[in-house]
Amino acid sequence: MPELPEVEVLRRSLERPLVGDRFDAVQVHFPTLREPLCGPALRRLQGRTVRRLRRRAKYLLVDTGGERLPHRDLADATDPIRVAGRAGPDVVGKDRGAAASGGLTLVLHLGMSGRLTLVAGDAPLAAHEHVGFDLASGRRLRFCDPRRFGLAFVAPTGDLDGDRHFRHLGVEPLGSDFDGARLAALARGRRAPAKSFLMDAETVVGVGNIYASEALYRARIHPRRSVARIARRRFDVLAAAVREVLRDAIEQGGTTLNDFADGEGNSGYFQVSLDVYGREGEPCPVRCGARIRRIVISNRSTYYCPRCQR
DNA sequence: CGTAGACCCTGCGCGC
DNA sequence: TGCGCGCAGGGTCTAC
Repeated sequence: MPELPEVEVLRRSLERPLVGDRFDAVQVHFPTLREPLCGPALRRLQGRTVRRLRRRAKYLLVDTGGERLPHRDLADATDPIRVAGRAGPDVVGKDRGAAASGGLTLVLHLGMSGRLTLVAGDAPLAAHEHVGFDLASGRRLRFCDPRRFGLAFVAPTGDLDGDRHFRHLGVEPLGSDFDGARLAALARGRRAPAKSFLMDAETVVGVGNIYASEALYRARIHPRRSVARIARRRFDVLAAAVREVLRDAIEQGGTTLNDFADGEGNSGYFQVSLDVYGREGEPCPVRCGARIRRIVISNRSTYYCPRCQR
């Protein structure tokens, strides 16, 4: 279901309703996800207030803080530093205290079929509802995932970059440090097909099976072309195409092929703007009119125009 | 080392 | 109507 645009749309839709609300109770119903849900860890969120929603790659991050006993907790966190006699500049102690006491982040990944929706607190348990987060406002944040490729865990806010799920992630395509030069540098020494290269999360994050095909179509690059044989200037075109297609998709609420919906249940409508994905046999829409072809790369369906894309 | 493929799991639509 | 098959937007692990 979700690539970067869908997760971003979800983040935006949930930010206003969630920030300032508080986790009351966390109900784990079916712990069977890609990694088993850890009830005790998730229940550490209870009593915490949502501060901010962020996104990293295809992960949605719910930052919380403000426990009910902040003074005691802060003291607990900072005392060992003083006792150890290693208290450096004041700011270091404060940062450590904040990371250890205030900052807990709920990390969510929707896998292929995950859905995160805000429902009434007394809404009946849904099929495949793995975990429900009861909120002080009386609502419930419901996480369903039939295929169980998703993920939900809690980590200290300050340590996220070092977490094993994040450590090897590549560059954010919508960030300021993503451009053709960066992409070309990442391609050096590699021979993978352009599509595999784009979908490798250790290279660029957030580009999944739909948007890889779409970006390559816009950049007129054949999905099987080895990145070793892409001219330097074409990486500028490719980087721009990746950014554009992701931005366009976000603007249109993401792609709803089957069941994607934002936090309030709204479908996206970028699927009508897809140029090639899922359009085998249809004419090349914006250029030559040749029939769109479907091939398989690394076990994933790949769509392209055999005439325009080289 | 980088790359290709299998695998994890359930649900859906299709053709027979 | 019912069944088997292929396919589905994710990441990870293994073998080459």
